[in-house]
Amino acid sequence: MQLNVATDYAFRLVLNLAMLSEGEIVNGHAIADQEKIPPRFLLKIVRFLTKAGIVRSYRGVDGGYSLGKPAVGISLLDVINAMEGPIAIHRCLKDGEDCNKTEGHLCPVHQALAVIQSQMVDGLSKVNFDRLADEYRKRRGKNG
Amino acid sequence: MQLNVATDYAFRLVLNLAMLSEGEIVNGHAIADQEKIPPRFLLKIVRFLTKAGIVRSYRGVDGGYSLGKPAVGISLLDVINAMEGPIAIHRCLKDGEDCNKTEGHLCPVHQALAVIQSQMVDGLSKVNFDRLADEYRKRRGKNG
DNA sequence: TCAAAACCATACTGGTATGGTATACATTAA
DNA sequence: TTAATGTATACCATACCAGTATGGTTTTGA
Repeated sequence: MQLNVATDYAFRLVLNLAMLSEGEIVNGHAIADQEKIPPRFLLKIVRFLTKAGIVRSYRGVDGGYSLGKPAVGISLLDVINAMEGPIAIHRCLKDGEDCNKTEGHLCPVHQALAVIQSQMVDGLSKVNFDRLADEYRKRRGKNG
Repeated sequence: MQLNVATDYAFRLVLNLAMLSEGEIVNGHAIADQEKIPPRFLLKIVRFLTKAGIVRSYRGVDGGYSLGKPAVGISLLDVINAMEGPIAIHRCLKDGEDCNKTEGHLCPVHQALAVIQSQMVDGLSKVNFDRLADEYRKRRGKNG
């Protein structure tokens, strides 16, 4: 019942890119350094994000990464989906999988969980990285 | 980001007990049979529940299990807590653990996740097994 | 008193996911 | 054409999960 470490790294990575000014590019090594992500592991993580269109990569000398679309269009849910696939707090709530309890659709526990899950998904989809970057800037301005 | 199979078994087990009439006791083998839980595994699961006071056990011949307290006082959250410990959708949200991101309390991602987690916990704590048993009875009456 | 029916406690096990590394390759700027 | 980057695939050690095994203890009742 916990998000992966890789997903947390991905959050940091996307937040880092969301703090850049328009057109700016940062290379993987620099991000790994700043965000304390194992450099080789970062390469693996970023591939999920590029595949999902969240991050854009630039190869070659002076290559690196930037966001693949405006930060306001990237939510916590998007990053989780890219890293771990669709959220399912319970096996029975996975797409296309039948409830393992024989009574299937009658099971009240799984229906209650479905409601709670959809609330969570809704909450996650409403937090975007433009807002997060904004908050981060404000806090750093005050405290650090 | 998913509840354990054992936790799901626990849900079924508690729901099963919640359907019993006052004072009734069922033995583990019968529950395992009805709920399709591997019998040996059930013994392991039920220990977490008895330790938490959710289930009461009776040893010896004609022993078995019943709820340890009224079904209305047992929530989905209680069962999850008993089986998996406190919910933490993220490592940084565990009790007593510092945020792994150096900026610690400044991290806006983790603060956003904290809000979402507390909403989920709240939702889970509001679903009790008296209500679930009730819904189950109604549905079975209609359909099965 | 003792056997059988039940639960209790600990340890073990095979499989799979997680977190991370290694190797070889492709692309690009200078 | 070389060095700095990202790409792709495969690999590995460890931990966790789901389940099993073994050897108890408690209780009833013949």
